[in-house]
Amino acid sequence: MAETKKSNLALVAARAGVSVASVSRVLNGGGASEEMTRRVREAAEALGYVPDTSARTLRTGRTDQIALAVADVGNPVYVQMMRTVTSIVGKAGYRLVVSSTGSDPADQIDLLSSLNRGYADGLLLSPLRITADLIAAMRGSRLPIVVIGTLPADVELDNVRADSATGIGLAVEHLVAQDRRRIALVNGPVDTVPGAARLAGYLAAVERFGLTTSSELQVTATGFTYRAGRRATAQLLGQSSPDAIVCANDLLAVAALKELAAAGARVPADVAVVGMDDTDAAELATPSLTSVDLGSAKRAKAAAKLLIRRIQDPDAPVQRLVIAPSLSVRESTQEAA
Amino acid sequence: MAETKKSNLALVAARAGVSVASVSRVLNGGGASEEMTRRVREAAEALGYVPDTSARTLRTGRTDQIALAVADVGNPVYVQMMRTVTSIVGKAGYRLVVSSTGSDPADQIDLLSSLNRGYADGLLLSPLRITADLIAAMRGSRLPIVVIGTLPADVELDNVRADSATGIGLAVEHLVAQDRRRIALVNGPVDTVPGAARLAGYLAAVERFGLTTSSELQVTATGFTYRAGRRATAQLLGQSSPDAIVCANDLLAVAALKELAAAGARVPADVAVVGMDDTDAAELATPSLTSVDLGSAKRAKAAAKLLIRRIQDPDAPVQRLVIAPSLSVRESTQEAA
DNA sequence: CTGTTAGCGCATTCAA
DNA sequence: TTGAATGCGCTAACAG
Repeated sequence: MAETKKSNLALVAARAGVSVASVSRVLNGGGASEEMTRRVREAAEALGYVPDTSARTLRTGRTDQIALAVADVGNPVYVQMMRTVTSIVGKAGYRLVVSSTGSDPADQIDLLSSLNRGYADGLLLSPLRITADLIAAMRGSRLPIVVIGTLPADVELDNVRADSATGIGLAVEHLVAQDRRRIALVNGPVDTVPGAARLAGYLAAVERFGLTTSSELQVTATGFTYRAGRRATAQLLGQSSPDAIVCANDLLAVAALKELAAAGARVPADVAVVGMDDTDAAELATPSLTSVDLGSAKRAKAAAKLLIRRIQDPDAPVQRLVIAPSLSVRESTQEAA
Repeated sequence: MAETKKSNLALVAARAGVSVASVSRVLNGGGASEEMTRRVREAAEALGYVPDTSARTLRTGRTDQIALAVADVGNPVYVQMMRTVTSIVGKAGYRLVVSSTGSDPADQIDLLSSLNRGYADGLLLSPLRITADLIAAMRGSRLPIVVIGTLPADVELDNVRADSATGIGLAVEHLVAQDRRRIALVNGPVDTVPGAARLAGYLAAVERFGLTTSSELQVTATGFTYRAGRRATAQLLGQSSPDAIVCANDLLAVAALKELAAAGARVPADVAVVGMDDTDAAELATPSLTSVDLGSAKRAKAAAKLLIRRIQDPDAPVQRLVIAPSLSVRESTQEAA
C-alpha cells in the first residue's frame, strides 16, 4: 500500500541510495541502467512518491492545463462543447479548467489577465459579445487563445466558427419545400455574436428564397433561455400568424413549441418549428425538433485540437476554420404520414 | 496599456529601486510605507506584472484550485451541480478543474492518485459506483475530499447525500393520492449508488402505502440515459400495464414519456410519470414532468462549502449532511381541469 | 551512465 | 519599515 505522507525526489533518492537527478531521469524516461531503474522504482513505490505539479510547472513552464471559458455552463450548446473538449483535452494529457464568464466582456478581460498568471497553457474562449477591449486583451495575452465563434475579419487569432447563414439557409430551404411562406424568426439578443449572425442569416435566406418578412415576423428574446423564449414567442403570436418559426437555438425552439401548444396551435400542421444547435434537447422535445446542426461538437473538437497544436508550436500560422452546418429533420417540420 | 512580456518580482523591484521582498509585501498587503507602496504599484503597473501561479503554489502549498469529478459532464444533474459549484467556488477565489471520470471506479482511483500531485487543494467527487478500493484510495488521499452521494456508514469522510427513500416516498404518496395503484419503476443500473438507493426507496414506499409490486413492474435501464430509458420503458410496457411510472432520473422519465406517446398511452390520463432530480429537462418536457427534487443544487452547494471549510481547517470534525427532498408537481401527474 | 548544481518565481524568516 | 537570503521540488545543463 502506498504511503499517505507527502514524498519528494530527495527522499526517494536517499532511500534508493542514488542522486535526485537519477530519480528524475528514471521517472521521466531518460537513460538509466537496469539496476538503477529497479532501485528507483522500488523506492518510489515504497514511499508512494508522486511528482509535484507546481514544482514541475515552475521548472518547465508547462502546466498541463487548458482553460475553457463559456458564458453559461448550463446552456446545452456549451454542455455539448464541454463534453467534447473534456474528452479531447483529457486524452492529450491536459486537465481542464472551466470558467463560466457570463456574457459581459469585462469578465472575460479579467479572465485573460488572470490567465497571464500562468495557470494554464492556453485558453478556449467562446465569447457571446466581442468588444474592442476584449480583442485588445486577447491580442495582449501571453498565452495562446483559440476563439470558438465568429471574429471580426481583421483579427489574427486562431478561431473556429459556425456558418449560421448557410445553416439558416438549409432550414428555410427545407421549410419552403414544405410550402411554408410566412417564416418568422425568434432570435436572441442581436448585440451578441450569435444573435447578429442569426439575424443576418435569416434576412439573407428570406431574400434568397423570394419570401417576404416584416418586423412583425421578427422577435428578439432577452436571452438565449427558455423563459425568454416563451415571452418572445408569445409576443410573436400576438402580432402575426407565421406558418413556420426559426429559432436562434434549441432552448428558444422548445419554448416556442410550448407556447404554440399553449395557444392551441398544432406543430407541424399549423406551424413548423426549427431549432438551432441540434442539442440533446432537440431529440427530447415533443414533438421532436428539427434543428440546424451548427457543428458545436465539431467546433469544440477542432478548437481543442487547434489549441493543443498551437501550444506545441507557438509560431504556427494562424488558422481559421469554418464548420459546415447540416440539418437534422425531425417531427416539428414533418407532417406525419 | 499593460506590457505583453512576462514579468516577475525582480524586474518590478529593479524598476522601483527596492527589494523583491518589499514588492512581495506591497502586493500581498503586508506593511509598507506610503512611498514604497506608490513606487511598487507604479512599477508593477508599468511592467504589467502578474504573479506566477506555480511559483506561489510551490512556495505556499496552495493552488487555489478545486477539482470536481463527475461521471458525465453531459448529464443534466451534473450540469446543475457544476453550475452551482462553479459559482460558489469562483466566489471563494478558486478555479475549478473538471474531470469526467465515467462510472468506472478505477478511473476515479487514478484521479485520486493524480490529485496527490497537488494540482488542487481539494476534490468534490460524485461516484456512481463505490468499491472497497475506491474507499481505500479516498482514505489514503493527502488532500481533502467531499463526496457527493451516499457512502457506507463506516466511512469517515465529509459527504452530502440525498434522501432518495423519502423522495420516492413523496412521489408514491402523490401518486396514491391520485388513485394510482400499479406503480412501476424504471431504474438505472442497480449496481450504482443511485440505482441501489432508488430501488430500495421504491420497495419501501410500495410497502408503506400497502401497494403490491412485482418483477414485471420493475425494469432496469442499462444506464441513466435517454436511449436506455426508451428501451427499458418499452420492455416495461411489454410485460405489464402500470398506471404510474416512477423513473430514477429525469432523462429516463422523458424517455418514458416518449415511449408512452409512441405506444398511444395518454399522460397523465392513462399513465402518470414522475422523474427525479428536477432538472431543466422536467420543465421543458411535454407534458411537463413532475419530478422529485433530490436537491442536487443544494447538495452541490453544501458540498462545495464543506470542502472550502475543510481546506481552511483540515482538522475540523467530519460532517455528513443529508439534503431533504421535495416534489415539484407538474402536468405529467395532474389531470388537466 | 551517474552525480552535482543552478535556478524557475515567490513568500517568508531573520537582521538591520 | 526594509533588505538579504533561503528553500519550496523539480528538470536540465554540465562535469565526471
